[in-house]
Amino acid sequence: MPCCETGSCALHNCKNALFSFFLLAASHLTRFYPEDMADRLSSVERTPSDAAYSNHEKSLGFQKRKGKLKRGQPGFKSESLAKKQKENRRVKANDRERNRMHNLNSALDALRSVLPTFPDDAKLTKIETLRFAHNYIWALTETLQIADQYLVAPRQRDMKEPFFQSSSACLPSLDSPSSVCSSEWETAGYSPSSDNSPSLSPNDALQRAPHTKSWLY
DNA sequence: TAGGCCATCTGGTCCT
DNA sequence: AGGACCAGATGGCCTA
Repeated sequence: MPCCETGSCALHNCKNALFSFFLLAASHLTRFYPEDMADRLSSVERTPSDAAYSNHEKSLGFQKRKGKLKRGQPGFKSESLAKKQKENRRVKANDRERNRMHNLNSALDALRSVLPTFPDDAKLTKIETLRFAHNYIWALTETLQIADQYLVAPRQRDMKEPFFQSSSACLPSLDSPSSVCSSEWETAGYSPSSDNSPSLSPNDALQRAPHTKSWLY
């Protein structure tokens, strides 16, 4: 049973909005498919010169290189024309790359705008934004699961510590995404399983090092 | 001044 | 062939 009838409560809305932005940013950042891993890992170990060399081998097909086209032969382009075309392609590619990075930065800005931050915090860096979004999504998911547990078995909950007295006041609202529930994070004491960084739940780390950004990791 | 972060350029690779 | 994506290189700016 969901924590609300329609799935449109503030908690669900906030989580869904963040998740959408995160997917957008992530899709811009990398096309990461598990089946792609082996190829990508093996390519990491190759130096650019190695890659260039293997590509050169491919183009040659281990056969003798064809002779250079000479003036008058079909397909021959004057060197200055070829150079001009190459420069033109490079300028266009640079322009596309710049736009691509601008789009990526826009997606990151959109993601930053839905993450709760302290008012006096400096702008999150790119890596901080991604790590914090990861932790934030994890925390919201945990909160949803806890809320679901209480609503599925309301009679089983400890009446000395009613859920709606202790937690409802701190559910995140759409108007103020920074009003994030903290009680469960503080008591949970565990963190999302993350690659190789010692990932902490935001408030767990916040207790250890207030007024620093260490809670991002 | 060293180190972190960022924007940009560039060449390689993959895909359509 | 051309576009998208990626990673390395480089230089500028900022901060401790």
